[in-house]
Amino acid sequence: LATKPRLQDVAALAEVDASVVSRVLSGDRRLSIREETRQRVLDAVAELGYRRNTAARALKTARTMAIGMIVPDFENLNYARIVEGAEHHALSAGYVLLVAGGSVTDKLPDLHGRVDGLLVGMATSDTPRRGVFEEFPAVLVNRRESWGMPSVTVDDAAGARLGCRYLLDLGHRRIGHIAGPSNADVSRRRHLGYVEALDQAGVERRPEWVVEATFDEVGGHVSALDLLRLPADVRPTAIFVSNVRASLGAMAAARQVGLAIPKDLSIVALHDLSFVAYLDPPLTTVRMPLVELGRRASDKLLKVLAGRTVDDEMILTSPELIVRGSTAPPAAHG
Amino acid sequence: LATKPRLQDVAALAEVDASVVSRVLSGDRRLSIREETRQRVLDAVAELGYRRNTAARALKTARTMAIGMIVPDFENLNYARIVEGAEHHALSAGYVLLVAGGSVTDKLPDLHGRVDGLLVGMATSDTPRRGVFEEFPAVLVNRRESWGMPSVTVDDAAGARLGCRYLLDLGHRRIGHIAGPSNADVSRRRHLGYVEALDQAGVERRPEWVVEATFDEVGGHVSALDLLRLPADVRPTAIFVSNVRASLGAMAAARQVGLAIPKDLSIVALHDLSFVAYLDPPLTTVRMPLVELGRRASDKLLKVLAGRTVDDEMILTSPELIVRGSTAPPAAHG
DNA sequence: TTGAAAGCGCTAACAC
DNA sequence: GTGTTAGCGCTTTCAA
Repeated sequence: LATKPRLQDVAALAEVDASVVSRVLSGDRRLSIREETRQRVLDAVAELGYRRNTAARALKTARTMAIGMIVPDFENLNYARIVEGAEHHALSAGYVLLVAGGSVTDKLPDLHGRVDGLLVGMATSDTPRRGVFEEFPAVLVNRRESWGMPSVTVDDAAGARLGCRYLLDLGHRRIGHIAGPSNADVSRRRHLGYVEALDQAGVERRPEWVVEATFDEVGGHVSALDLLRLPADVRPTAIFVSNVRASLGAMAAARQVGLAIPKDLSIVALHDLSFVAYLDPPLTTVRMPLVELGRRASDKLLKVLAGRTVDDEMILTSPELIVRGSTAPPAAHG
Repeated sequence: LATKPRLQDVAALAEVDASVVSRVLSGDRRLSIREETRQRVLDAVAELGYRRNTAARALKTARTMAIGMIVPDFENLNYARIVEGAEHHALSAGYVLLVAGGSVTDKLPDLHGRVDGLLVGMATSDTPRRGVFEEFPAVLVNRRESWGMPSVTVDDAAGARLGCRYLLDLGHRRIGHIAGPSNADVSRRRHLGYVEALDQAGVERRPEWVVEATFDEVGGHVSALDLLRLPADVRPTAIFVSNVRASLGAMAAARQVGLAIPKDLSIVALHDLSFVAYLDPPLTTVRMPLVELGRRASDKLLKVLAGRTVDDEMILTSPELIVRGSTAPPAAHG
């Protein structure tokens, strides 16, 4: 097979100038081109199987028409849905979404000249390496910080309130909270939702009912033990857990100290993953609008690239309570 | 701040020709450059914070120095480790790894001119859209097909043998297998390992002990029910499950029919994920060398890009049995 | 050991 | 409505 066709080849076949082909391919209908010519060009493109050279275009226009998304941890399933939303939106706007691993704090793969901007998901403990965000237009996803970068977040407080209110409605009056790391703003918002729900219901809060944990099974396990080893008369009858992985640890802790879920202890987790329906017991969760989070983040980044100024945004779509088997009214003697 | 520095600017500052700067930056030590000149150039680069323009380089050299990886499903945690290995290898070879979602069968995001080649992970049921692989040098990851594309796989049969032998060693004589979809070659290899282990031990096999399932919780659940509803005297006392998600379904099925794990039923799953240690009971698994799979796949792709011919490869690193709580000797009456 | 020069393939003024 | 032209920023012969 011959060499890859260039714009020039298409032009020759269609018997027009290369610039005409370029104009046709740009799709800009304001550029006046005779319909017959347009068709001839399109036919030539099809016949040759021509595709524009990305590098040449990028060099000329100084834009790549790609955006990048930094995912610090491919094991975090929540990113799957965020990426889904972002990718879909980017695609429909004519951009391609490229996902790169690696941490923003350290050796981020070099995306210079490969993407026009960055969607930044960060591990909670990260503080970005200086300079990373001066080099790219960027939007922070699911985190809000004062780094002068616009952000998109979901309504964590509403999610937490929803979960806690359900526990209150079930009759629980001693509700614990396994919070995320305190250096993550999502953790603070979830904690706030917990506080609001309990206060609005006029239900007692105690400092020892709130424990901090990493967002993983180990963290949930250790922190839950702290809660469950409290004397029986002050021990929480329900726990609102900051995420699913920590919930797995909490459930293990309950088994370890001989408490049955949901009879002796109810658990609600923030974020929903499909497999939790198959746990024993199936986990009650609050599902957050993560696909939309990705969509909005992509939208915001494209606005930034278009030179528009944008603000921080919180997605108002309501979290959704998914009741499964890990929740029940408190035991009668409670 | 001024405009972005170009090669020309560096050259001017270092008082050399642009071509000299290019040669210095290429890092090719065979190019003889006076050490003093080299240093002057490097200093100028540092002072200006110069970075080569990727698009211009790509246009000139016709290579992007990036490779892409297609991940059909970001929810499949096994890809996390494969990507980890591939990314690390690519980086150390001077390439960047870009991950793209989307299915190979349908509208793959357009990576033309963005990557030099593709690492292809595919959903098991996929048959790639015609043309996808004629357009890119590609390596198939964790799957081997006769599409004229080199592949890298792990030793699924060995993994299955390892898991099944452990069950045999525990004394099980009625061992079932929840196999993956039969259109996936990994499923066939795992099934083969199961067959080999049982045959080598001289243990009976029955057709009804092997059921096919999708690689998810639903599939595992449905198929396990088929197994567990066999009459008690022919019902398997142990099941080797083709993957972790299906195992969750199988565990739910056991609870549903009132069988205790591991007392009445042992379960071993292929592939290991960190959270399974927190299930009830913790799941016994066979851990496969997925990081190395990614590493080798990247290595193979770079060889292809370098014009070398490559073969299909199976990674020989031994799978690793991780014994947890889902396995025990069969009940005495077994 | 260094410099000069010729493009890579495309787009966007500008001219006609 | 279409053609002409001048680069985008870099690498790589080739010549000195």
